[in-house]
Amino acid sequence: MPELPEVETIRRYLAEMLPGVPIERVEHLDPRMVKHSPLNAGQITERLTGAVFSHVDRIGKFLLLRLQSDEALLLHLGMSGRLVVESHQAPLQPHTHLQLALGDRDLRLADPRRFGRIAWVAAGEEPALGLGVEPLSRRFTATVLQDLLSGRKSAIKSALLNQSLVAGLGNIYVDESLFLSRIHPSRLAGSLSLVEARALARAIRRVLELSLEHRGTSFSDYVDALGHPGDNLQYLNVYGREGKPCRRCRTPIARIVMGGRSSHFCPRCQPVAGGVQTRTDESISGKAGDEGDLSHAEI
DNA sequence: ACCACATCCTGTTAGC
DNA sequence: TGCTAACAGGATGTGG
Repeated sequence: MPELPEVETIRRYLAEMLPGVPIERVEHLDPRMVKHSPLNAGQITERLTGAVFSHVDRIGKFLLLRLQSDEALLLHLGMSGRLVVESHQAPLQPHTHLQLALGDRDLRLADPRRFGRIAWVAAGEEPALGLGVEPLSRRFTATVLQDLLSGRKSAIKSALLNQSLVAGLGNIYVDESLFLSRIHPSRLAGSLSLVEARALARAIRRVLELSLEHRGTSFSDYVDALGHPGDNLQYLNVYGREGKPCRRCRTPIARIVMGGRSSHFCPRCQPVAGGVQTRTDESISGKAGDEGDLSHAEI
């Protein structure tokens, strides 16, 4: 499931190769993927044909493929979306919903679950996505985060998944960030102290930057724009590790379902009541191997 | 304004 | 072994 690091990894590649490249033909554009768009599939096809890419932006988990006409194609990969540049001769993946012919190569979007989205952005306009602060930007500070969370009655887990507060986090990185900052996922969002908000803000940055260094987490579907999986899976501390020993304290990782979404956490490192910290990460004798050291440095 | 829940969708897996 | 049902979740829409 592509979250900020995965989408940014794709963006960086596309930003290198797309500028100046013309779209010769729109081979395929599935109308079912066009959602909340001022233009429909046929109109988008018309506008895209012959257009030339200028640059590529990311907003939260959205990609903006800008055109020299100052228009843009907005893409979201949903859960299972793959956006890949490959040979025009390469066999089409099943569930390919967008195929742009760029000379000898194609830009292709395949998305089995069709949770993704294709939309048009008119010239001079910015898409109204209602997204919150970018967690890797300078604006994302402890006080900003605490302000965003203040007064909120929902669980911190739900609040961090809310894209209108912080843009780009998904289930994996929320769980990882809460683990690193030792905050229980069901804690009331508005109840975080400034100290906790600071730890959380740092954890979010760290988790995202670490994943970015590893070109994203390939848990099920994600591949980068060249079709390669990311390497970050092995560095996850809690997501997908239910029942496995916590890398910090060996307590089995727990999983609970909150609002239909699973939350992975360590019951000992992330106590509900927010217990007093009694040990530091430095005190942990790490040893190499699958169940060895913490994947992240100390908070 | 905020929140909880249903909806979309299909490949994979758990369970009978 | 083979089938069915549950499960996974990002964004959006609805009702409270």
